[in-house]
Amino acid sequence: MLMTMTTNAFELSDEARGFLKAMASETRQQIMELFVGGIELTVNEVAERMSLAQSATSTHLATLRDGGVLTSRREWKTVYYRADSARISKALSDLQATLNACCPPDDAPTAGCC
Amino acid sequence: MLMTMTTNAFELSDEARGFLKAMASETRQQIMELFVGGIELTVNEVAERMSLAQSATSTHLATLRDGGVLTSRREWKTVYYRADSARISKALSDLQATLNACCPPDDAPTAGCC
DNA sequence: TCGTCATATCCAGAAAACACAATATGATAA
DNA sequence: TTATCATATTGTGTTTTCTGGATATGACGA
Repeated sequence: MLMTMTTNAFELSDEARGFLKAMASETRQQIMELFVGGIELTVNEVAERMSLAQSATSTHLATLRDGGVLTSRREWKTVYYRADSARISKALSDLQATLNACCPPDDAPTAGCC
Repeated sequence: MLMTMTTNAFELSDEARGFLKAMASETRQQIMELFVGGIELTVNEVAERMSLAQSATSTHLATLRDGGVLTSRREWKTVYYRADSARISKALSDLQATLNACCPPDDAPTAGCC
């Protein structure tokens, strides 16, 4: 019987790492605040609301998309970005699972981890 | 009746921001891997295992402590660091709560957020 | 084909993060 | 007081990230 092997050490999933990297920047955190309610925004809309250059905005949005925080949809000339709820949830539960398994809250039972 | 007021916009808690900032660095992610199982480590132990200078290590550990990921205890000359489970949990649930409230998974009901 | 619109990419310069060596701090023992 | 040990801080050079201007791409309309 073959099992998917995880290393014996605490190790973050790629989703979690990508999420952390994407959300590390304060600017990108603020950008995420614009996507409240699952609304869609174009690059130019984000640029305007953030008072950021179009190029910088495009880069940040791409970083957030690469990190699994945003997803995009192209319609004619314009690209609509929105929060990628599913991948966000995945990254967060990965983070929580890893950290809870290896550095459990005082009352939680220590899993057979590591 | 006075209620604790939150801004009407999606906004990360300070705990969540600190956590994200602290965990953004790949080096610091690796450092966290050393604290598996709630063990305590000194600055020099971390420096040696990470092949990092003592000064750099001290700075990283301070960053992690400031971000609420580690906590420290001084005993005589040496400082022992360990994962701060409680604050990690707090940061993660804040993150999850905020993101789930504002960018809920497709099937989840939209909370009266924002 | 040509012009435009929205976005992406390229290219500097500016700002921030990182790492190491050296020095400072703070507590203890001699 | 002086010496020592573990850690913190400072200084400096290096690397990475951020930003805006300019340019490229790609899709449409005239």
